[in-house]
Amino acid sequence: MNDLPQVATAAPSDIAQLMARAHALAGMPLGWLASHAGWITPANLSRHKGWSGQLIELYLGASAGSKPQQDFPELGVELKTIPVTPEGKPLETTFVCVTPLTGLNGVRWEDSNVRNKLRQVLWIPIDGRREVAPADRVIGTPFLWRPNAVEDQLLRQDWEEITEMIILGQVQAITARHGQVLQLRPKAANSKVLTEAIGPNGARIQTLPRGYYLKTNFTAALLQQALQRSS
DNA sequence: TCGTGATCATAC
DNA sequence: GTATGATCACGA
Repeated sequence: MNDLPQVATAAPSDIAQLMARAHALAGMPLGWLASHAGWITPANLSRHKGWSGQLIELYLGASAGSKPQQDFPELGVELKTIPVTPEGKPLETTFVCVTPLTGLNGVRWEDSNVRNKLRQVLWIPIDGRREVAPADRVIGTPFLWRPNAVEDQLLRQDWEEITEMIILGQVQAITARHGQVLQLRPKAANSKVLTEAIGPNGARIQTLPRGYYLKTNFTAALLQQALQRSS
């Protein structure tokens, strides 16, 4: 029923084509896709953390590179691979975006980077068990997600709470335990990297860059919903 | 065992 | 340093 996957030569023209490409990847091991594309599969991902995501981009026709927008801007779709167990439970949190730590006064949830990134996400589950070699990790069933009212409200609450703390100069007091479904954590090459933020006394300070991540309890619920819809 | 804080590769 | 793509790894 599915054609064999092919490396994309152009961006998908519509969502149906994007989903067809994504469905063609289901059941395929990463090693097959890599060799079919002329890529080498690393023995482990410790020094190749973004490898799986980039391989999927290649097959779906996402414009690779470091552009600060969605993977498929014409379609309004963001691509996310997510490492899972065979039961469909996520093994990692999901990075959303880095947040500015200054200039947030007056920014509303509706205009936030987080909401814009998460308006429409194509999730590609991939077996992420560390005991399985990357070459043998099989791609799962993709699904397109748009936050429903409840999900949007959960995200909004967390974003507003965290943003308020940043504005009030409390960024250094924020830990990954804040938020129900969204968390703020370091996002940098290492712990020495600095960016501008607001300090406790309102003065500008230098601190570690932070990014938003979706907690695994939240993505686990999305994956379970998708499983039920497909069964 | 697991989640938080830290880290890795690469383009510009 | 900031952006993209994420997973690692150790302390609780």
